[in-house]
Amino acid sequence: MAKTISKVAKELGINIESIRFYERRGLIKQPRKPEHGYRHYPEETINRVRFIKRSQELGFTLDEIAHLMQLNDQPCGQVQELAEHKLVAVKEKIANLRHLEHALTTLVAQCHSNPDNNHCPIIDSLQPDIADHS
Amino acid sequence: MAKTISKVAKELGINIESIRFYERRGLIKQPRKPEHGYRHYPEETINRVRFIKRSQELGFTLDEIAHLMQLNDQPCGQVQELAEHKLVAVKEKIANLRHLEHALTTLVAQCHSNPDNNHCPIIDSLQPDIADHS
DNA sequence: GTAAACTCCGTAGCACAGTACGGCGTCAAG
DNA sequence: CTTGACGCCGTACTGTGCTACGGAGTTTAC
Repeated sequence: MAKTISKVAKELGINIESIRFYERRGLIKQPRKPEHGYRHYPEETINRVRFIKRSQELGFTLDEIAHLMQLNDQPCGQVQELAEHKLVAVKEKIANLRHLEHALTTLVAQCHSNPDNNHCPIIDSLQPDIADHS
Repeated sequence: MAKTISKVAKELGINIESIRFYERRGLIKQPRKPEHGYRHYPEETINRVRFIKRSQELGFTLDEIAHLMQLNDQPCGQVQELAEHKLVAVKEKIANLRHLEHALTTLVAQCHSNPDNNHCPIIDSLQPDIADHS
């Protein structure tokens, strides 16, 4: 049942070194191994790595993830706060990107009907005072 | 009119060293200065830094930003293609972030309506074996 | 005209998240 | 029992984006 490090890495589509890195960071515990031998990973640890990877996709840093994992079986408060913080940041990013999307779309349109063939106003389009993001 | 480096840094709320760093990276050109003297920044350069900072907030790397800024001085034909390329990337970024936003919103909502005050559902949600609602 | 503040430059260091290396130990198939 | 793949460990390096340092030179205010 217990897998070697390369099996785990392959299964999760990550690098062997990343797993060792997480061990060093204390994100997963190094599986005990008979004095001089190979690591053998139980499913539990593999799931922990999955948790890490999933959390990273949600924009959490490794420090935050360590924190999250410590909060297991704790009341919601702190976890919720972290998640809400992330949510606000994500919403802001989306809003900003929408503006850029609009600016780029405009730019492309302008390019189509541009009389001045030697200048494209991308910088102007993205100037904070011009691309009014109320 | 032209400001010294610390004036610019203060105005933009960034570190002096960042400005020098952008110069070294070729993102802004170092203003000519009389042989042995101080930099004096015209508004144009300050706007360029603003552009950099804004673009960074939108998730562009400095390399990408350098690329974006190069578009400004190119004939429209080439700009169009590159801008469209960026537009696709931006749309993708937005889509990814929307996905993330949804996931985080769900998590936070679960927390709000959590009857069990001693255990947070966010943690469970991040466990792949439990959250397999794909 | 001198003292304080500011700026110059090159170089070094930091934080994050890995990734690579290399010499040696272990394991499993034939 | 040997051989070759696999795994061990510590350490070093990568890339991105700054940030800090220190010993100069330059400006400015009094």
